[in-house]
Amino acid sequence: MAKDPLLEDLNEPQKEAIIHLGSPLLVLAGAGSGKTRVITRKFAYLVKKKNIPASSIFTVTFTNKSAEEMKHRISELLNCHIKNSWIGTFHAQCNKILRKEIDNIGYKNNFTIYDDDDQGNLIRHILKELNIHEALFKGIACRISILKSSLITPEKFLEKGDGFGFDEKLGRVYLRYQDELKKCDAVDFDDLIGLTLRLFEEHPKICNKYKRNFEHILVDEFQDTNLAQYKLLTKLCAPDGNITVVGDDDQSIYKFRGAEVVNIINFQRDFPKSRVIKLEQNYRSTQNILNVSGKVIMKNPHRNQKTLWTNKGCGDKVSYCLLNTEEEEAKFVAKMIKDYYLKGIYDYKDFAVLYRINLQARLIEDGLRAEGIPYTVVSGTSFYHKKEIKDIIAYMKVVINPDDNVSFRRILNTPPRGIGLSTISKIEQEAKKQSTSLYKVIKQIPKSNSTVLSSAKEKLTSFLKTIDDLIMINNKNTADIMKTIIEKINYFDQLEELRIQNVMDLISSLENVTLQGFLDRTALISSTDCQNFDAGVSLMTLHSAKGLEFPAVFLVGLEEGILPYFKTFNELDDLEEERRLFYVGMTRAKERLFLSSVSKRRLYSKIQDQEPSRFIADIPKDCCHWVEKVMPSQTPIDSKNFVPKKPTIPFDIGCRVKHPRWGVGVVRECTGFGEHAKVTVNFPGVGIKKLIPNIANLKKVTL
DNA sequence: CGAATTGAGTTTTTT
DNA sequence: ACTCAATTCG
Repeated sequence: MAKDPLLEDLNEPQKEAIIHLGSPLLVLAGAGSGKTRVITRKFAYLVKKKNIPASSIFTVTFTNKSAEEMKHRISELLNCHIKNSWIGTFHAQCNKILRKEIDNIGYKNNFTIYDDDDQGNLIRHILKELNIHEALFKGIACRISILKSSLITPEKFLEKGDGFGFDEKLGRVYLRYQDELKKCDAVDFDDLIGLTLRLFEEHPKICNKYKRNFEHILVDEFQDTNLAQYKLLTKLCAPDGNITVVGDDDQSIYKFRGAEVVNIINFQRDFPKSRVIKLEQNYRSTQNILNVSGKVIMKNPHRNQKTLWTNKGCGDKVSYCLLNTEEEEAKFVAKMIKDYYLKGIYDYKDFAVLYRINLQARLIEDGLRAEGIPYTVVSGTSFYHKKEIKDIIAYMKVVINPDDNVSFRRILNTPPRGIGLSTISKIEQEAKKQSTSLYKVIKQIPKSNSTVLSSAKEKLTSFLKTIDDLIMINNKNTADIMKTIIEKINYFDQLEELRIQNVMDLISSLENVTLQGFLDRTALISSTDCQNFDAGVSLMTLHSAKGLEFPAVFLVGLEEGILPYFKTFNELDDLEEERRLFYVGMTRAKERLFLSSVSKRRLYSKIQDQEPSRFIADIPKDCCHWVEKVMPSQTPIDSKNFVPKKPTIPFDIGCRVKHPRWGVGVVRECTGFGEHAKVTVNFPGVGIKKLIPNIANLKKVTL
């Protein structure tokens, strides 16, 4: 045991976590304390020393990428390729189970996965039908997702329903939405988890099959699991079973997606025999970086106390820089990077620039380009979100599942083939009447006395023939199917060169995958997954940076309104999450950390005065190199008329306001702040109005 | 039916 | 500022 290579260069608590067996285990692992390492080593240890087959270990990672990395590392440790492994995200694992078993709960095994784009389209379609203001679709999609991940069905929600206003509508949409999904044999991300859970609950035999197979469960990033995912774990593992969860409450940054830090507390309740191990030695960062980030996170009231330490030296001081404009900030970042590069201290790939929101990337890009520095943006809109790609994918989805109405709607008149609005709406109506899919309605048209014009009938039949032909050839390999689709619909005929190139790239990425496998992969993949971090400076959001590390890190735009983001000002919980986001960003740095804010920023096409983030005040200055020297600016601030704007939202969402003309209404949404603030208010009987509070003379109504 | 124009909404974070 | 959808016109 003493000289086991699997337990080499590990500290005591890490070793304990790895060899612990026979009861549940909760590992509270601070940032950079080697938690992923614990999981990979434990996996290898179980296989090598305890003779557990790799296929009997259920391992959950947060992203597909970390799953791939983990497989790779485990293969190295075991010196052989692991096959049939269950290493993946919750969503990927559930998909794997459902593809085999979902027919037991009344779906077809060739079900379609709807990504949030598809989900949005469906919800908008429903809103249109129910005559609900369509712009609300985002908020509704978000609420539905949270309801689902908290295991509240539409029925339950309606039952509980305080049945007024927004919630009543939400309930109706939710019910319809679930209904439509079922009709289309489609599932959304939350269904992947929820339906697996339902499968296990309604079919204990199937559940037991999996439960028996999984001798051990390993969960990474446990702090970001939601209720449904947690419940799933309890289904797969006995209360005294072999489950190891690893997490850090300070790094929980997905509450908006339904993640429940409470799961860490619940774990100790639901697995009463569990042992807790803390990992507090940090292997990543210098002492100065730990001091600064530690002081900041300490201000959060609700957290497990832990103190990270390192035996690395103090290192360079953390630097904070207040600049005039965002252009200066970008220039500053680029200059610093170039400087370190030219001195030979770092390579370009050693740097990361992190920001709160994607649109900050543009400026930084400009700055880096001006200095000729290579970079890659871990982009918000990925390759798979491009129209031309989504179009082709929609065709492939219909080939596999013609009842998928969302994809069907998308391709019906794409590329334009003379099927117009009036025709489409007749088909829609008919489909609704018969409660069936668009595809099936069109199929009946030749036989039925449908009111569709005869010219349109011809076009529809010819379209249907195209689709049916494609369905017939479905046994060819995936690239061939795609080529045939493109040919049959003359897709390239009027497509720009660049878009054609994108589709060609897609085709060449298709070797050795089944059509179903390809569609699953594209649905579940994320932007970080296919990113190569060796191609220069990495630019990404704080969320994407989770789990990564870089020798030198820039955190930009540390201003009120950006971090913390202004939509989070109202909720105290959200503010804590913003702080954690800041913490996650800082703890990505191994050796050098640069923080910056600016005092003027162009936001929403208006120039705004910015104040430094409130979190900056919590930084101990003795670990810092503090620069507020503010370079001379072309547009000096007029100090007499300079009044810092308090970035506050005039009204809370949900509060009641009185308007002189429309009476009392409920606030739906607030955007912007200061004099640019706008509120959306729903006045019963009048409708939804967008107002500028200063002008509209709104008064808060207190009940 | 389709092209062109207007207009409105959107810019948090993501499996 | 920019994109995408609805509306209007030919």
